[in-house]
Amino acid sequence: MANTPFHVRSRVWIADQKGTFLGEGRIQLLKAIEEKGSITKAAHSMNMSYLKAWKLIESMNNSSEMPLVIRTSGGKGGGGTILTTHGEKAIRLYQELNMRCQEFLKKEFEALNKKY
Amino acid sequence: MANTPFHVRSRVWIADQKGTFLGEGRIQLLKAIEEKGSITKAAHSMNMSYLKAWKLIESMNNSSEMPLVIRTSGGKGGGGTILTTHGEKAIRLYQELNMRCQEFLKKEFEALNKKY
DNA sequence: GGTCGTTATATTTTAATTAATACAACGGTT
DNA sequence: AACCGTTGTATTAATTAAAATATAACGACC
Repeated sequence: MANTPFHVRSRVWIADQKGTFLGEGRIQLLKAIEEKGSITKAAHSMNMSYLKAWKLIESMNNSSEMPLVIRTSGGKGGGGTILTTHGEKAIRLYQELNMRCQEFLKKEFEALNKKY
Repeated sequence: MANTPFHVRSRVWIADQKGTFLGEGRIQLLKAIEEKGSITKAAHSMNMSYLKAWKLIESMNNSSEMPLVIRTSGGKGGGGTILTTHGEKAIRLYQELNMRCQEFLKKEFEALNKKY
């Protein structure tokens, strides 16, 4: 069974009792916000509706003691939202965990293919 | 950051170019078929429509050189479907891979929590 | 050849999700 | 106080997914 046309894929997410806290889509959104400086622009850049992005952020901030982003409406340029250091750390930790998981699965899957 | 209310969750699946071949739902379906001896009963036992179950099985058998199940319609008792040895092996291998992934992630997540 | 419970398939109906639209609130800046 | 682009929120429309329904085909068995 060595050399199959198959590959292994995975999704990992962090959750609490209420549901998911951080997942691949949420991390991607956080990174877009970090880059663009606003929810509106971030959502648009990744073809997501503002409403969906807003709900995701609301959920994340509610699940965390310290907010991941801070939002301001009104003011210079109309407002915007920026990541907290806590938000930046969340991105790094998730991505490291996710990358390690993918590497682990790749090795395990190749080992299975050789074995059988 | 040690002791958070969070935990890590994951889904792993095997895919080819056409899409997913084996995932958690498909494995659960295979196991139900193994137990019940028919698609109809298996689907019903897991609150899945016969149509959805049939499509999943069709997809799996199409992605695999050797079929995972063999189906017979008509005959004694109306027919039924049973797993091939290849299908039985697929269940075992997926579940082992999935279990190892979950153990790995649990350890990694705990390590992250201690570290930060 | 009639019966059985299953597989196979198409069609319709319903539910759920997502997208689109509209507009109020905000508050520094000019 | 008017302006700006954003956040916040509600409502409606559109799309997609899922479920329900119906029916034909199958073939060993009696």
